[in-house]
Amino acid sequence: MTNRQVADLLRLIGDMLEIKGEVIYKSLAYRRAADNIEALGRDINELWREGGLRDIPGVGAALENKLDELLGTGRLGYYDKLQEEIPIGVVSLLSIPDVGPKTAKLLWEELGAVSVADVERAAREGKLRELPGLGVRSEQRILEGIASLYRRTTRIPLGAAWPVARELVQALRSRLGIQMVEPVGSLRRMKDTVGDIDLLVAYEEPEQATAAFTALPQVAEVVSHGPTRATVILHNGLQVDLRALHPERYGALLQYFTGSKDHNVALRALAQRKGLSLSEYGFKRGEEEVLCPREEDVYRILGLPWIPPELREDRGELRAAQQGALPELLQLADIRGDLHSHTNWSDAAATLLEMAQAAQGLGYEYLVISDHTQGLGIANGLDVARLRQQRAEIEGLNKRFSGFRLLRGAEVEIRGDGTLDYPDEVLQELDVVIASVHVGLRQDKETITARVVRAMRNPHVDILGHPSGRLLGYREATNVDLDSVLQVAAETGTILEVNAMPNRLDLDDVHIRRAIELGVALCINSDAHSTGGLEVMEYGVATARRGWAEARHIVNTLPVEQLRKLLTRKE
DNA sequence: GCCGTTTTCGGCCCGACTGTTTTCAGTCG
Repeated sequence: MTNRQVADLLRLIGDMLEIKGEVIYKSLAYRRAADNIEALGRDINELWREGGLRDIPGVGAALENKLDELLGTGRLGYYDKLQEEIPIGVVSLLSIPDVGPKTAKLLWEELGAVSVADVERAAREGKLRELPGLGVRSEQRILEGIASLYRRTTRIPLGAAWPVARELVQALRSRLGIQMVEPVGSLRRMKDTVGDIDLLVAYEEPEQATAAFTALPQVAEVVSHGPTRATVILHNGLQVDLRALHPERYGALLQYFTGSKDHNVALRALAQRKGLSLSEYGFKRGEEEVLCPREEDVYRILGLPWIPPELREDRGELRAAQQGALPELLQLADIRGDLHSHTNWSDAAATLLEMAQAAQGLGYEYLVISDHTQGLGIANGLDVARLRQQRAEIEGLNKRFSGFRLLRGAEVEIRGDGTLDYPDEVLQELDVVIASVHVGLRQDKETITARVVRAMRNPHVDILGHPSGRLLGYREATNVDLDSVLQVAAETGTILEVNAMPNRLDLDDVHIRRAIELGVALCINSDAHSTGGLEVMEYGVATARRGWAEARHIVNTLPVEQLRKLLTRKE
């Protein structure tokens, strides 16, 4: 079993115990252990063989025994017994926003609901409003929650799909001994969510490529399998389509399957004006075929420079390409530091030193430590006394580094009324102040916009964190009026964050582009809650590229001294 | 269920918000 699978099972048990009504700390203990196992950075099986399970924080005698059984036999009697008490379907009800353990139990015991569909049916029949503690509004809210749930299950976050695709690409490259294997479709365009995974292979014998694909160990089920294409379902439930063609047509096929559909339509129209027709097999001029082994060939024949996949949304990229005005897109290597990270001083796993070392390992010149503030009690937010203790430790660490420094920051709560969670004189002590909304997410548009704007007008606030508050596939953005926020950002010089966490990617591509138009400065941050969490930066960079961002638009491409200078400009 | 220079038992997860409440329960971060 992988660390992830073990962690998922422990979380599932945590959920079951909560529904059962066990003391909450038991569930929390399971979840804490799950988090630590996932953040382990090494194979739990190896640790188990070494007898080191107890070294994992949050694993005591009881969990050690259970993990021992689980890793040794692949089964867990305790879990099997729990399943007899709490059907797994009841746990699935927790995926509905606003349905927690109590409501899930109620729905199960009173209505026999063991699936989201059961709940939906009962809600439509008006049965939920009759249950104790629920009313018409709860019934309505649960229905809306289910609707948003259905919207989500159809798409996969980029951050979940990309590692899977990368693994498949590498497996195929090594099995076939070739390089020309690539993810295509919305995945290659780095859209924030993708519908499925599409792969492309150029191979002399396409049928051998599809055969190698369907034989991969990740494949659970072969849905269809022909000489040039195959569709499979992986063990993790994702669907993957593969197309294979002879290398002489690879460029045309790559271009075609990367899309977007709208981009391709525009491209074909351009081809027609030049007396050509363009398809997935290449160009035709009358009966004469023009093959495109490389993707650049497709664009070159149309008189265009190659257009990066992230721009291919028919949002003006063809015109820009014709005018020689394509942006020189930001690259991951341009990023010199990360302006948003958490440590075990608040709700994260790693120490200051571990985070600093991980950041240095990524080649960064600086890392901002921005733990939560006191108002976010659940995250163990820092009060002023602890903030100052942390400051002392950071200053001590900085004496040991060369060519790298930790900057002192905080992710400060924007309270319900737009005031901040630290007084100004404390904010003033910090190198970087990120202001974020975590509570009161349902405020109406006027209230929440005024609240955020008030925070941005504080001269000590450098960055507005995850501006829309969306959680991909789970929670819509808040009602905040992003247009107004962007205007105020331009006016006040507040930097807007592109939060790179795969379930956030917030700002999104569209608002990034708008921000750039308005002259709003941006930064891209991992919001890391573990050392490994720093590595999500690539998704933020990809999202910024989709928003036409160049390095000059992103403040954390600056060397540290220029950055520090920039950060004082509001004060 | 974990953990311990305050404790081997008793803390640990607090506060805002919402809806259903007329004093509170459930959810969320």
